[in-house]
Amino acid sequence: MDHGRNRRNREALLDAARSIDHAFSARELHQAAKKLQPALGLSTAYRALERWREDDLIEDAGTRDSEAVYLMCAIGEHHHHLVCASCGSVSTLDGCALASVRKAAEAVGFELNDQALASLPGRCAQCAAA
Amino acid sequence: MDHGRNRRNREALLDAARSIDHAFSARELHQAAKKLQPALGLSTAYRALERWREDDLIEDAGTRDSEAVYLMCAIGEHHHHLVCASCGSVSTLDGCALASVRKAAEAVGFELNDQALASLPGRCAQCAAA
DNA sequence: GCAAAGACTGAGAATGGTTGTCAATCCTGT
DNA sequence: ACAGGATTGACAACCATTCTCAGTCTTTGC
Repeated sequence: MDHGRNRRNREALLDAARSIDHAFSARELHQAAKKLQPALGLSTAYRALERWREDDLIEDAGTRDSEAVYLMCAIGEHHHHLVCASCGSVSTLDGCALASVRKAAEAVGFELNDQALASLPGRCAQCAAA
Repeated sequence: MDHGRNRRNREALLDAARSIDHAFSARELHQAAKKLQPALGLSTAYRALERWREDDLIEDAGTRDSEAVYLMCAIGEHHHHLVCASCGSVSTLDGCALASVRKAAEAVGFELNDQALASLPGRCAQCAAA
């Protein structure tokens, strides 16, 4: 079984990550998870992100205001996200948008970093207008 | 006219940036330029990068060992680079490899950050083998 | 020429996100 | 209940980058 603080912490972090609908930083995740588990420390949030990254549960979504941001996506198939650098909002692109690039790269023996390119940076319509 | 230390510093930094054939960090640029102008300070290297970035003389090439790296490319036409995360070596892709992505993004009102996507991260053949 | 005004520089301090350390706490198997 | 091991939160340490500032250089007005 798996009771007690550890499990509650892990659940709080997972629930927080899943409930945030935009790209989030370690600090944001920590603050959101703290609402469920007030004693939860920042280190634990960083450690969760580290583990999730190893297990490919989250993807690196670049940086916003000099903070690294991540996003958790439930879709299993290979696809890409458009991440707004201002507000962090996420749009999903169906299918692999980089197939042609990957092909061109392979032609010179270069293997693209899929993890780094899962999220593509830019600016959403709303932030571009403002 | 434009004599004296200022000009010599600027030239040393430009010469250094142009002579480096791979993606370089602020520290690398500083060390290379110091061989031409030993008194040159690290702050000045950072300031040069800042100005070059504003003037689009360099492009952001991601990070390597938790240092931001840049590359200076003389080609005027729009194109992309493949940057090895291990050794920093650069391969050039002719033409715009992201046209289809840009189109898909525009369909949802999202404008891609061209500057950030000018360099695509990955691993070169040599480093992948090692 | 010369001096004052202003821009630039180098050294070092400050910043801040991230990582490391460590004693205390928790969980599991016995 | 207890021992061994893993996890945790608080805090220190790290380090790339930015900020600050007094000293220096460059230019401009005369």
